[in-house]
Amino acid sequence: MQTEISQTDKSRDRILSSAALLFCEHGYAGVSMRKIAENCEMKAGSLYYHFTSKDQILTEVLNIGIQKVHAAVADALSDTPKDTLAIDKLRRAVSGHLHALLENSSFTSANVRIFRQVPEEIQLSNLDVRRAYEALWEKFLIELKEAGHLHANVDPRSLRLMLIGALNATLEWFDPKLGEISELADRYTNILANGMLRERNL
Amino acid sequence: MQTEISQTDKSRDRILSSAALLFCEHGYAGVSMRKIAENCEMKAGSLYYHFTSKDQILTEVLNIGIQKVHAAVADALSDTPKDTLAIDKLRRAVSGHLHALLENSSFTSANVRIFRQVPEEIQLSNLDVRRAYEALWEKFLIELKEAGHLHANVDPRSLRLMLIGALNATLEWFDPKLGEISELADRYTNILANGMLRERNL
DNA sequence: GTATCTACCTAACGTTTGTTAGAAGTATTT
DNA sequence: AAATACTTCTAACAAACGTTAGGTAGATAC
Repeated sequence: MQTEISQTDKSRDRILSSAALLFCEHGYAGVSMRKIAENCEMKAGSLYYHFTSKDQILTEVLNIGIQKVHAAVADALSDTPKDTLAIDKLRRAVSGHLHALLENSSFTSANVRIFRQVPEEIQLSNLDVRRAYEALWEKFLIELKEAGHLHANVDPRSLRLMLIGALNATLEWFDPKLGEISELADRYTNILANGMLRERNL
Repeated sequence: MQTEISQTDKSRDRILSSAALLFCEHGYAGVSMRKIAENCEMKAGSLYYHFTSKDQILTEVLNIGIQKVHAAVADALSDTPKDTLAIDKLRRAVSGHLHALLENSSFTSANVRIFRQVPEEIQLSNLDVRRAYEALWEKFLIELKEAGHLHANVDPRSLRLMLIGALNATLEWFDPKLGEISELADRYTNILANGMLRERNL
């Protein structure tokens, strides 16, 4: 059993977590190396023992953010019985994404908040993991489509953009004191699956 | 007829527009007074003839952002015939919001992008206009509900948050070169109204 | 017990930051 | 033509920025 975690690794993690939280709250340019250091009870210069630059911290935060939500959704979709209802598969995926976004760590929320305002070269370095995550959803939605579960005029790509966008936007207002994530996931799944209007207009 | 626009007003507008665009692209802290000035072919010091501080520019940008989208949606909803279908009213509101967000000016998109990462006191100064805009949607959705157009288990507040969130999130990926805003509005309206799944699960 | 390695600190560097005071140029008014 | 307002400029300020070099304390190795 190898549960030993070196001091270096602990410090690295602490720095990345602090950076993620602060980036999420104040934006990339709004957070200084000194503030990140202060948040882990260090001095600014010490950060450079673990990272070569602020940009490197940013890059790692962004990548971890997508990896976490990817893993959460992949897990949620992997162990579903063959005969699971389409809406229940959807609920699992939605729930996985929302938990990764709104719970525990700030990596995913930092990514959602700051990705578009970060230097373009750094956006590019995050593209691979992003595309992999998008592909996961795309595959799921295309399977639904081919199994005949989607409306004919709904195209998977547009749906995916709308769906993930709607989920990510919860970050702007969700407050754990005012409701459970699982209830939120249920409400979203319900509207996404059945729509809001009683009459159908197709 | 009073179409005279003073030099001061022209400069003020130019500064605010530049600031909105830059804030949207790089975040609040990522934009310096010198960059704003450069964008309107001025020097940084000159900005202080029109504004007392960077915070004041920010505050005005945020307020204008909400006011523009509010006006767009209010307009879209105001001149609808009495017998308009629920889905068509929805389409008008959605279309109004998306046009204000994705077209022409950057005020609304700047607000969506940076609101949560600006100092709390400035968020507070934007609360009144935000609440007014939220109330506009809330009123619209409650009317739909009371007229029996919404599913029984859909509550207007949650729906409003999801709906506006989904619309705002288009900002992260929409590209006018790859599609019209009106088509986007149609697709979103369709899914929001009818849902994505063919079978109903209520 | 000396030497090496690890993880952090101190102190400084050049640059950029928001902001200000006062000069300078341009319109407008008298 | 002189005087008054209006708008922008220049030049500087103290503070904060990312980053670097070199030092220090404690653990580990020989």
